[in-house]
Amino acid sequence: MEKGRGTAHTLERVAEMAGVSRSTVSRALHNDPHVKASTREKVLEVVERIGYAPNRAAQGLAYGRTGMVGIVISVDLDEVFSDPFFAVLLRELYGAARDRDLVVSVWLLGEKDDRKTVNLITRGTTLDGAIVAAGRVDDPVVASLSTANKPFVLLGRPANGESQSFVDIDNRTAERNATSHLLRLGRRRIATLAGPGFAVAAIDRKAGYVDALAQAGIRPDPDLIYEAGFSAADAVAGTRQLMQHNPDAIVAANDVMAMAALGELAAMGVRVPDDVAVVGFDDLKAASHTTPPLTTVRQSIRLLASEAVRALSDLIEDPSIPPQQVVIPTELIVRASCGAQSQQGEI
Amino acid sequence: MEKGRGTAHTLERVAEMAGVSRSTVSRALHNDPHVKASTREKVLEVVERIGYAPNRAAQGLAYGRTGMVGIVISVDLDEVFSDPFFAVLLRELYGAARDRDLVVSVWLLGEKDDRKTVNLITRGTTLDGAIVAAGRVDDPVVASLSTANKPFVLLGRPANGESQSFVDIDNRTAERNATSHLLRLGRRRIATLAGPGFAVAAIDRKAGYVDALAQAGIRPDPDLIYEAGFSAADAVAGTRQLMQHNPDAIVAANDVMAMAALGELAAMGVRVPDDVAVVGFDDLKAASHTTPPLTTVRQSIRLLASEAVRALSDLIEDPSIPPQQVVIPTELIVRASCGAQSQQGEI
DNA sequence: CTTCCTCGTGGGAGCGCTCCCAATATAGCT
DNA sequence: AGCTATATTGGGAGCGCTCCCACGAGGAAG
Repeated sequence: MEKGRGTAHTLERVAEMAGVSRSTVSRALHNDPHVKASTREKVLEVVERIGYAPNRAAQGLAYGRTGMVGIVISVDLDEVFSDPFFAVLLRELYGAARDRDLVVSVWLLGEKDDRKTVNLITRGTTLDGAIVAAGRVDDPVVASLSTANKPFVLLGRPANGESQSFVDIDNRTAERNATSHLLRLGRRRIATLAGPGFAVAAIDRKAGYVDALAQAGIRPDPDLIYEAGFSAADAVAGTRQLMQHNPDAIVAANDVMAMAALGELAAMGVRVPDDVAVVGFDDLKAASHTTPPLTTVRQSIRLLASEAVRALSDLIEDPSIPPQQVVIPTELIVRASCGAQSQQGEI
Repeated sequence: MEKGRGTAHTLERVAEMAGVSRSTVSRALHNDPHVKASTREKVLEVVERIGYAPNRAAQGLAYGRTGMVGIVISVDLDEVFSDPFFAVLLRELYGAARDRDLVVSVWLLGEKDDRKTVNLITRGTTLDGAIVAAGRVDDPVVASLSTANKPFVLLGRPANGESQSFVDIDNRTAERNATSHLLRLGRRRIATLAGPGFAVAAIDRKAGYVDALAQAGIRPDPDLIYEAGFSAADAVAGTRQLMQHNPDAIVAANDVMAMAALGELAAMGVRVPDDVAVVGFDDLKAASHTTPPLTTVRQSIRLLASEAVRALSDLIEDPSIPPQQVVIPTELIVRASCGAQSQQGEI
């Protein structure tokens, strides 16, 4: 096993070429005000000319930071790759991180038994911190992170998260509003495609749905609640089953499911919104192009991402600050699928 | 900016606790045969007990390697997240890397202007090497990697890649076989949904299609060639356009497009395979559940991934070896959509 | 009972960087 | 000019690890 040292430039070499010391080069590169302008220019010129880039490993060793944060996605890969939500999320996280000059790498933990990688993330010195999206309440990565003293921010509140940092959207209120909206439109037998019982987001959304019913004096009917995965296939199966109990509306836990339900209802000859109203959650781009256009809850994934990155970098900056907990409001986007007259809220 | 040093354990601490020297601990951890079995056990016991994990930065500094490889996906994020191919690819790459004890991180370069990240990948000391999937013939990351002296392996042959390492499937032969199969079944007006002209895979597949026609003495008809993106939407538009020229078969550049074509043909009332035969490419899981089941080209993504990882680690091990160039054969999976009687090849 | 090996082990050096303190240069005052 | 305050700069130490050389303890061989 040959040693893998390259022939990259070093600080020392730059210093020599610029006729100054190591320290001065370092200072010049870090915009230290204690460097004379002319010296800084001289140094930067050399750096530019020879294409010097600092050795990350050495920086990390000396400084104790790497400038790199991880985005850890501990969700079944099929789900990650079938729900456009994740694409948007990742894109926004990238953008937000770049705005703060952080380099991000993605760690997909869909597979079981990835202890080594988990260890690297939680204990190693590869990452300064991480933003973690976990699909399950009992995610082992989250457990592992809370014992390691490494800054991290959860996407979505933890099941029992008194003391962890997270950024979440107000799922419960959002789904309550969506359901109330349907009630206000006169729907009474409102069913839900609730998503998996092990996902906090699904649990919260279902709770919001139940809240709204309770507020209207309606007792939730177990026949009108279909709890399974978050996928289109689950939605199709769920729609078939729910339709046996004559609902007049379906509240889906996300847009992927709502769109699948729309498709299945069409195939069954059920008219939307005349026979059954449908509302989704996420306001994916595709939601405005369905037939009929989908009424759904819009969450600002951009805000979610930027808040997560902000919280994480604050935490990295000063690990002693209290856990950051941010809840982002949502907005009900009313389109045709709920049967409301108005079309306001459309882009 | 406070210094971010954690309180993680060090080699020295482990050594002290085990009553041996730093070197011995290091040796024990690296399975150096020069360590007495009893000593090794003692060391490993301590390591296990206190949860010691080596400091990657220090290892990287001292050894010149990080043990971390990157998977760089320089493809439009929408495409990455809409074609299941990438999900399978990523999963297989993860598996193959784990088999070799490499830690992988994913670098999504869908966004423009990510120079800093590119620089980090190509010049920094964060990664020992990278496996790169580039969507375009003229991808800037590929250019940047070839000037940096860092080991990397391309997924898919480069446009002009005499001297770069790559692992590819034999797209041209595969599509030739698929097209020939249709010719053998008596189809004569074979159209193609060719994928984008800037993607090498699409170019090669189209070349294979043309090869087969030429072999049968048929001159390619521009009206029967639709060149656009790789997406379902492109396929729908393409199918509509191609159908105006009365094809009796459609060869799609991937399964996502083939499936979209199937849907659009059904919507148009065109019978498959009676009126128009359809073949895809990739053999996604979904391909066997379409109506009718899709005849398609199966490529072993697993083999692709494991060969890529193997080539990369060989290259990291010894950068002086010649470029690794692997071409993986494919297999035509005959199902109902091509109109062949036989159903062999089915799983 | 020496001498030579082998096995197992210890510790120095150094990877490239950042921090810190000391040293020098420069400027500002009286 | 003489002296202090401030602006710049230099270089040592050390981050945690791997490599390499050297050293002590047993055996085998003479």
